[in-house]
Amino acid sequence: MKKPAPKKAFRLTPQREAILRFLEGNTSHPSAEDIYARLRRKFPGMSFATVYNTLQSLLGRGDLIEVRIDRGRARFDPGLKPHHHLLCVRCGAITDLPERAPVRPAGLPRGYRLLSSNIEFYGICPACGKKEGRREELSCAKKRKK
Amino acid sequence: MKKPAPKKAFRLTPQREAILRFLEGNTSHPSAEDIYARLRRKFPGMSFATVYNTLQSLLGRGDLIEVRIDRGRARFDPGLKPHHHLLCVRCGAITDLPERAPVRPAGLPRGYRLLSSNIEFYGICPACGKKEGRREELSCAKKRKK
DNA sequence: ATAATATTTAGAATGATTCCAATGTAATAA
DNA sequence: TTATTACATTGGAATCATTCTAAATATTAT
Repeated sequence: MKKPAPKKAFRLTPQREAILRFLEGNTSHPSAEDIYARLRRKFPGMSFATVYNTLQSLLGRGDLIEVRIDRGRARFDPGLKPHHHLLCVRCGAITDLPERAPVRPAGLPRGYRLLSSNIEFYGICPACGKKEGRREELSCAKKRKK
Repeated sequence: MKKPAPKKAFRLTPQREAILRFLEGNTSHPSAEDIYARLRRKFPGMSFATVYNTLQSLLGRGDLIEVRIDRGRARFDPGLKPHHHLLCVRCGAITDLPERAPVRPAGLPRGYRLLSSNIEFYGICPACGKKEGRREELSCAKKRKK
């Protein structure tokens, strides 16, 4: 019934290995550009496309999670155990938060198949809270690193 | 201590009024383009920039919530009461889900000021589940309307 | 070695969003 | 009323992340 699964190979090239190593245990939630900037030290001729290609492969293999909490750019997270994310709307730092319990939605429509979920928290980290006064403005997160 | 707040006016122009009316009670979570496409019926000469400008203003006033669950494009939601979102990764439909209870993160770091939170659920809606067989692939959501 | 398959690369293309400079318009001051 | 100011609108250019493409390489199977 199902096709025999085209099973395409995944070759662990030097570039990919370096990306994997950089990501392994990394809790900084780097963006594609972060990864590229770091990797080009070792592979000066590396293409941005390679980073994206590799990230796509890793996502497909489930080795990686794409975190979309930061507006505009995707961030990547080695997919260990399920957890949530906390974004500082000032400096953009992302902190992992433990998952209290598997999240189940109330009022899931009949027949809807649930695949995954995640909780995003927004706030101001201690460092940023100290720097600025004590203002509000929850609206935008325009500032971005660089 | 605080500056007297520059207080800038918000003028309810015909365009803005139309946008507001379109959004009012709208649970379809339209994108900027959806709004533009709809509004140009009434205002053929309307600029895309006006839509974005208005959305920004409304966001700043808290009249609107920006939903980022759909990769690539922002979706907008008149900010009624807090609720969660459920995205069909096939057709892109977004369903509102009631908030069971105010969400509090476990393990919030000391000194971190929490501003807001939201839960995103991903799944396959009944209609899409019926169409296709019963495959898995949770990875990507490439298909987009249009 | 040869063919088949997968990967890398540079750069072009895409698409959403933002920016900008010129113009229009409403509200207010003189 | 007229001038002044502040806010809006518009079209198009600019930006930025991401995807795509075509050509060059590398790897694996035959």
